This record gives sequence, structure tokens and C-alpha cells, in this order.
Amino acid sequence: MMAVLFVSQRRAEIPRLHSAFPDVRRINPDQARVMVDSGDRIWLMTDHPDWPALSGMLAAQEAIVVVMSLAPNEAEALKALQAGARGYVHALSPSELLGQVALVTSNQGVWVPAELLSKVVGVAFTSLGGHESLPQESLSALTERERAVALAVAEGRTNKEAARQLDITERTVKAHLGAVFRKLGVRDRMQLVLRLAKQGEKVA
Amino acid sequence: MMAVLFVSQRRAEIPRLHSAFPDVRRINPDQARVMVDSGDRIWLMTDHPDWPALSGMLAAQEAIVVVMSLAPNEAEALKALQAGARGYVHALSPSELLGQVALVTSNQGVWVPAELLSKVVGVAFTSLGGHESLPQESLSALTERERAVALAVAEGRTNKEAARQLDITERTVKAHLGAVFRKLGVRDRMQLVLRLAKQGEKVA
DNA sequence: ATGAATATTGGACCGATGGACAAGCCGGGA
DNA sequence: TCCCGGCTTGTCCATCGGTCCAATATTCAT
Repeated sequence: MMAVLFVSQRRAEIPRLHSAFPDVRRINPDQARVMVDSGDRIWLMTDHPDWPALSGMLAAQEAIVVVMSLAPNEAEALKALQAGARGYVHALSPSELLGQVALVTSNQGVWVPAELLSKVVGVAFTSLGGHESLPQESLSALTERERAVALAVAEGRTNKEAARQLDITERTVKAHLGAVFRKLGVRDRMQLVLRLAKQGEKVA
Repeated sequence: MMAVLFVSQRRAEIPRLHSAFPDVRRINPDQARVMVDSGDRIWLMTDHPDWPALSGMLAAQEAIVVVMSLAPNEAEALKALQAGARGYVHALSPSELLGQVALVTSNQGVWVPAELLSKVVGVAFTSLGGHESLPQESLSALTERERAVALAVAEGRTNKEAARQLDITERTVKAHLGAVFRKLGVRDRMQLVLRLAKQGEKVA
């Protein structure tokens, strides 16, 4: 458990990664889906065409994904974070920095190179003006926690993932979700997301 | 050096912050500009009207700023990060969590509550126009039957309902659906409907 | 004709989901 | 102080959803 894995298509290894984490093992992208376990720390190279999908899949399995690029840039950083990665770093960073990244990401933190961070945040900030509160129409009938659960689920998260994000048990997520279904008159999570999507487009 | 400071207008102290950091001292917002030094760790309450400006000033002095709010929300989180804060957290978080936040932010990391993180990153990403694949594009990768099943499921039907509609077995629906998931790189029907919804709004 | 892709179905397996029934904790109001 | 609504967790259980291993038939291209 808690394995440290280096996922890359072409590159066999990264010396500084090994010096920072002697236990690191290298696996192929297509091996990743079956070899990765919850809590594993994944260093994912961007040398595979489908690395965002792979990142999303690994993140969904509650692995801690850090994307490594040989040519870091803003767009790729955002893609990585959107794909569930907890970090985005230059592949040839010093081992001390890699250790720092691991420390941060292992504690619910996000690590992005300082020069990219400001851009990421800036972009997010400037784009917030338009579509801030979309689906609060029917959500107003819900309590705060029910709303939080509903939104998490409507974003495609599983009950387990929603539980982890809200720091409650899966059982509590089910309780809130059941209340949401009852109040909104929908039968399951699919109907919920469709309902919210429909209202979202009405506002927009 | 490396002082831990709690900056708040009204609130005298936060018990859990003290238990996490016994050395923390409380100062007023107007004292902050002169008392803060490089490397200091600042816990900044949002109970002052000009807290974003204050955060920016402290960040410019290379202090590590974590914004604390009694009612965390997406807009405020973005405001905090845009103002140079390294973290944004609920003011009444457990002391263990506060310790984690300090650990992350002290190591170049960014800390945002899990439920807000996805939104912040998501907003940033969608504003960049990072999508390449249009709806026809992704659906064209599917066969005719796969597309029919995908659409039925994306409209909220269960496998059983989709089977009845297409006059095939539920088992066959599962088979096609599995192929759809594999080709589109999604893990389940929720991700599918979200994918199609996202692409749909771009076309519209 | 032979192989590749597609469509269909079966069985089995197991995790995810939603409901039913119960119950403890906490904060605010009567 | 007592009550109530919201938040939290538990167990049990039926169903749904997704995947793996096959199998058969059809079409199309080489």
C-alpha cells in the first residue's frame, strides 16, 4: 500500500525522482488502471496522448496524481488539475522540490509552479463574473449540506468521492442524497444532474 | 522570525488555531502592515472589509497567507487566491486540518477545501477553451448502436429502459455502453452525460 | 475466402446505489 | 429545560451498474 509509481510511455526513469523516492517503481500507462490502488502516489509523465484521461481515472481511484512535464505551460497545468491531478511539476525538478511536492500533495494540497500559479488563479478569477451561481433555483429548497452533496454528485462524483471531499462518511452522503431526491422529486443521480443542467441553461 | 500571526478585526482568537499553534499571536488588521515579516505565517480572517488588499500586501512581503472564513464559498476562495493567499479554509476547522494547511502552504503548496477546489480549477479550465473534441467528434468515434445507447443513457434512462427502447437485451446495452465508456475515456454514465452536456453547451 | 469490425446475447462477479429502519449529537427556539 | 430540525452514522437488503470471459451471426474489405 501507499506505493510510489512512475507512469511513463517512453522514459524509463527519472534519476532525481529515484533519489527522492527510492521505492518508486515504473509502470506503463496501460498497466496503471489495474496496478494503482487507493492512496498510491503517482508521478505521471505527459508523454502519453491520453494522459489526462489516465489522470482522471487514477484520481477517481483516490490515488494522488502529480503530472510531470518536460515543457510546463499554463494550458497543460490546467488540464492536469482539471483531470484530478494534485500537482504539476517540471519532470527534471531537483529531488528536494519533488519531496516538497509529495509532502504538499499528500496533505490535500495542490502544487503548481509559482510562475504558473498566478496565471491559473488569475484566469479563474477573471472568468468568474459571468456564470457564478447557476443551479440555485431548486437547490434553495435544500439545506446547506444537502446542497453540497447534491452539487458534488451532480459533478459526477461517486458517493465515496463526495464523502471524502466533504469529510463525512459515505453513509451520510447517502442520507443527504436521499433527502435531495425526495425534495426535488427525482429518482436517482442521473435525473438530478439532468435537472440541474436544464436549469443551468435556463439561467445562462 | 517565522512568527505565526492571527489577523482579525472582531474575533479575539480561535481556540483550535491556538491548540494547533501555541505560539500564535493575534494582531489587528491595521497593525499587520508593520508587524509582518518575510516568512511569517498569517491566518487572515475575512471580517475586515479590505482583507483582499491586506492579503495582497502581506503576500508581497513574502508572508504565507491563509485566509480564514466563517462561510467559505467559491467566489471568496478565488478572491483569496487572487490576492496572493496560499490557502483558504474554514475558520472553525479542526486543529489537525489547520496543521495540515500550514504544512502544505509552508511548502509552496496551495490549500483549498476539497469541495471548492474542483470548482476553482474547473472554472479556470473551461475559460481557457482547452477542449478539442466536439460532440460530433466524440460521438463519431462510436458505432451507430453505441451512439444510440449512449444517447438513451445520457437522457437519464436506466439500462433496462434503454434496452426496452432499442428492443434489445439489457445485457447488450451493457456491452455497447462498455464500449462507449472505453472509447470516450469515461468511467461511468455520469461522466458520459457530463461530457455530452459540456460539449453541447459549447456548440450552442 | 479469410480476417476484422460490428451487433447480439449469455453468465458470473462485485462494487455502487438507493431505500428502510434506527439512533446519537448539537444548536436554537419556545 | 424540553423540543425540533439539521447533521451524522449504523445495519440490512434489493437492485442497478460495470467488467470479464465467452460465444454466435453478419457485413465489409483485402
